[in-house]
Amino acid sequence: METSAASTPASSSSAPSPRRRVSRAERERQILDAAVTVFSERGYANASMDAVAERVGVTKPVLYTHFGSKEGLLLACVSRARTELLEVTSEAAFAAEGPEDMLRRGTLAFFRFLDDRAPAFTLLYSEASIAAEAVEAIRAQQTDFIAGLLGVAAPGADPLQLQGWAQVIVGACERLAVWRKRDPRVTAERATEYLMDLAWGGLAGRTDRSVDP
Amino acid sequence: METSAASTPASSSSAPSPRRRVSRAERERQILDAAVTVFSERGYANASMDAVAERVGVTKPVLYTHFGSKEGLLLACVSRARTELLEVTSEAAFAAEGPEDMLRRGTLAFFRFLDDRAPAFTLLYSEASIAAEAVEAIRAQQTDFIAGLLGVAAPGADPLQLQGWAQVIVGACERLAVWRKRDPRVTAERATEYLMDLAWGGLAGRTDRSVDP
DNA sequence: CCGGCTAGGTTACCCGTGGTAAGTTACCGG
DNA sequence: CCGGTAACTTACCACGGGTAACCTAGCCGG
Repeated sequence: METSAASTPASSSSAPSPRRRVSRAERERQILDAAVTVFSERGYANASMDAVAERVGVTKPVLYTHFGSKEGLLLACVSRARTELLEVTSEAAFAAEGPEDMLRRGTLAFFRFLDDRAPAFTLLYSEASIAAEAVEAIRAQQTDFIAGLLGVAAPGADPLQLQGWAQVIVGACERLAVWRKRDPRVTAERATEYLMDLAWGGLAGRTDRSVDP
Repeated sequence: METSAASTPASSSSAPSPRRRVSRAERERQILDAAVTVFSERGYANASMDAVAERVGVTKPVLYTHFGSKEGLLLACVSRARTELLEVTSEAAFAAEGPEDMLRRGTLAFFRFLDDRAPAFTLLYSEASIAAEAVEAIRAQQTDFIAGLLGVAAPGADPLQLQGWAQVIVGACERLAVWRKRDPRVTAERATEYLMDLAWGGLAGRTDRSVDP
């Protein structure tokens, strides 16, 4: 185990990496990658800063000069994921034709993004805790974005109502995403359809009217 | 309520509570109450076992004889909330007439339950982390319950689809609940309506068709 | 080529907090 | 009144987050 840290800190050479120095930006990227992996594997609470440092191939104080604290490091991981998420979903939504297509494409892009970034996803939705506020900020970002789109599609609606609908969509997607991890039968496409069934079509037409009094 | 110790460990007398002994069941209840309060106030990670013990009016090892570990104590808190949640929501749903009423009543009961139990709620949805699995079990419980109801209302549907719809509803409710805490304008009734708008009625009829190509 | 300056890095340490072993005492049954 | 036991306390350990003090690779002017 632990043969080589991160990707390959000591590289392939026999020399045990005689203390190479690296630029600040590059080191930060390395640390973030290592942190996402370690935190998602062992869980934030059970992951030690030493473990992250070892994976990068440096010692603990280096992490602190870059990110200040363990929590700070977690927050930086979340922050990076956040930026990427908005990029992916907004790009998908703006390529759509009309509200229904927009909802479908955006949702599908969301599920596919989480497929690509499985470790970061685990970190976000299973081990948030301390970063609760930062994760909440991601949801707020997505909610505002969706509420804005809904506002264009339904100009007459009350702003609060638009926000409420956006909350429903964000919450539903988050839950569907977690569910997918437990049941491989649920593809990104299928999850998207389940969301569309309710959010777009509604249950009203899908229930057996004979049960309804 | 507040029988005695909880908020007043040293009681009222000048004597600093000369080591009173209490039955096992009673002590466990006291500890759970204190834990929910302390964990939700300071956050699980920042709350010390000593703080919980002090609030109860005992010393740390007592907590360990009852719950084994800090995580065990958190899990016990979650477990208690879980039982109560199913009681409340199933009671509401079974009092309903037809699917739509059932969805509405169940949802409303959920939001009102969280109003009653604000600290436990904070604990569940903002500071879970370690208890992620236990919180996930609550969601599974509610999802299964809702999928069962949907199965009765829509007998023709695919079981996986029913589960998917239930995930959408659970996720939407959870998110609406968190949102409500930040915006007092969103009453339990209003949040319920926003869910019904999408989950029952669907967006299809609510968008401006002129935007749709 | 060399001396020195600085940013990147390390060693060695502190202390708060989860967790426990061993001793102490309140209450109950006889 | 007197054991016995379950409830409780004191005193302690160890691990991990966080930091002060020191070190050195590597560039840069002379």
